Amino acid sequence: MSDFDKREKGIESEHLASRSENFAEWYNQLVLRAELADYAPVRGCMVVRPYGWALWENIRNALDRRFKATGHVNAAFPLLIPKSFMEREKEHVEGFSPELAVVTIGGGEELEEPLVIRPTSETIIGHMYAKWIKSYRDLPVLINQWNNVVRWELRTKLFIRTMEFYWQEGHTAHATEEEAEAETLQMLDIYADFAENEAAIPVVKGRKTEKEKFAGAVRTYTIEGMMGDKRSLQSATSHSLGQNFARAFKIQYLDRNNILQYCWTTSWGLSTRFIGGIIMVHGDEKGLILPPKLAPYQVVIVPIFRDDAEQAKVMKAVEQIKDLLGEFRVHVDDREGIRPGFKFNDWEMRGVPIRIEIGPRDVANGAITLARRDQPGRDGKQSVPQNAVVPVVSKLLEDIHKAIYKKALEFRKANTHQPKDYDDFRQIIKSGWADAWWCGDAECELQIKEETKATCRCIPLDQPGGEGVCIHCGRPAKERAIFARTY
RNA sequence: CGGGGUGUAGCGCAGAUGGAAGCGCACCGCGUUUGGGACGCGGGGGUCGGCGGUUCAAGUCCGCCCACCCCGACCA
Repeated sequence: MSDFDKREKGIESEHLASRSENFAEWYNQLVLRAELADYAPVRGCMVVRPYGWALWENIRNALDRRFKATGHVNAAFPLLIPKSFMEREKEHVEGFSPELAVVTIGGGEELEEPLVIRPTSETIIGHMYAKWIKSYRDLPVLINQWNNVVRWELRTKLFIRTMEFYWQEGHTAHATEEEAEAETLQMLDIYADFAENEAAIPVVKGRKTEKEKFAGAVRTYTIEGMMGDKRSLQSATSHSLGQNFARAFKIQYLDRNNILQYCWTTSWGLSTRFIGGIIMVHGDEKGLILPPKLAPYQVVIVPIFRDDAEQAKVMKAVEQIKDLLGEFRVHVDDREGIRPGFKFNDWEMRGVPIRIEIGPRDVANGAITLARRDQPGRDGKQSVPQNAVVPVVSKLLEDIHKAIYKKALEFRKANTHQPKDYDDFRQIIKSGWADAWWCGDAECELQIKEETKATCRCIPLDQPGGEGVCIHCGRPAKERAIFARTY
């Protein structure tokens, strides 16, 4: 292996692969080295390690709070679903059949009816809703579940697309179409609010095309984010299911006039894929940059000392500072036998927003040295008096959130272009997003994909108005759409 | 499923023509170090992917199988 290859792969080197030169390799190494996840023995499956799971727990809490505040409750539906359930909704079965894992043997006996491991739970929840819902007085039903699902993916990537992944799936049933649509859009807003205000990831809210929508949905809405390599990531989706599943599973209620009606249902989900988004939006050459509100550790303290006497003094100050910062998630790196310089690099790689260094010099000055992750190296360091540490940390976490959000938004703006013609479009799509008038025709979309590898990521809800001509076929177009290469 | 590639220590790899299984990193111990990725000395660790064959002798040669990776196809 050449020296170049070694550098490229980050082998025998304390340095990560280069983000700017080899984004995909940088991503893989970072997930493994930051101990977010590891490969499982089964191809395409991952083990989420404690640091990654802590991040997921914070994501979960931030979302769950929002779900509860809007009247949703949590429940748990089973992992195994009768195979026949998957076959009741025509588009659903066509969409999911190729990626189902099926259990055919149980207790050593061939099963009379095979069971599928849920790829999503519309069917089993539809079945239960049919049992539970009788009257308009039972509506709406607003249930969410935090669980795992399995889809037999052929090409996988840690967090971004794994065969098994963790997510939440909300499933609601309503009396009217308007109410269901309002719910779908409300949840889309919640995802966007979460992405921007918790994860510091700017997103575009939009509608999916017929080709890209969820199998069985009437309409799919999405939030799309631009990753550091300018590709697009579908970061969460919210579906208006119309009466498709209600008809397939007989989810019916008697209305005020004693007339039997089908419900209108929705479903919406956000998965561990979002962690991949956080990595790819904020990370830099030195590693992760975790958004302060979701970071497992918001502050890491690195003690510095040479001998026992210094250690005693320094550790006393460390404990005091840790106590002062009780309202934050603080970790003291007391690993022995590792020098401070190594720890600095290690925690920068792992994306902790704020690092506090406390050594003999700081103790003597009644101060601490504070470094912000979004400004790596010595540039982001400042000395802070011990009695000012709480307000400074509090403000800095907020500042870092704003700074990384702004950086991500500016990056997206700088790499989103409005093509003047199709040649221009083809150039843009190679490295960025194209925002263009589009006719909405499925055949037109397919041709664009074949010619450029780009797909329609969404038709943004926020439209400029007016009309133009389709960037590809030249026919009249009423809406603008985002086209990009995607994960 | 098509095309290509790789299986040797936890990870990354070397082992021409068959002849005592090695290197770097990681790990353990001791010592010196510690404010931006430390060093010395000592040590532990192997079904050489599996099965079969050729041979006095196989990591190395032959056959079959298995697994994984990359590129396509596919990916609500």
